[in-house]
Amino acid sequence: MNYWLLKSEPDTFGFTDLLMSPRKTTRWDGVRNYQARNFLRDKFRPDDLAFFYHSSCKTPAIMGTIKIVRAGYPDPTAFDPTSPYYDPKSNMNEPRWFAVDVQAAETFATPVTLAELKRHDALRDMLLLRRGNRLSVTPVTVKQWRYIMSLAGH
DNA sequence: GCCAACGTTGGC
DNA sequence: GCCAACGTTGGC
Repeated sequence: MNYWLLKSEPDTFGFTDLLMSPRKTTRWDGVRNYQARNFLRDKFRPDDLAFFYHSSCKTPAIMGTIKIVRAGYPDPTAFDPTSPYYDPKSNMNEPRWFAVDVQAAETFATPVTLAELKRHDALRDMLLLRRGNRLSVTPVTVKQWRYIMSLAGH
């Protein structure tokens, strides 16, 4: 069982959007970074858990948790010429990009802000906090997971 | 295979 | 809006 952190811009697709989706489930697609792709394709498993993080917004924060409900599969948006994520170099036989399906698990009563995360020495090694990190899909250790859950009141 | 130029990310 | 950091592209 693995733990992850997934970034999304709330202006594009926020945690509330996920909560309002059918069965609180959505396809996590449009990832166009090879390192992130490798995680989605090779490491994501059903029942893995992830933090849902709001980036590029007024108060960057972890809003809650989500559950992986479908392991990595070829990202359909890469095959769709009308999609902003279309990639003509990807095809069905040799898919270049991958998606997973996620379902909202828990909504934090109080989001755990980036500023709060930075305050804790126990989290200093988090990939999210590493200087210049831009990866939208990052692994989280079980220790980090439990620590942040306790910050969220658990 | 190097690396400059470019586009993007994302906190502030 | 700024800008540092990063990934990708493409010429050589």
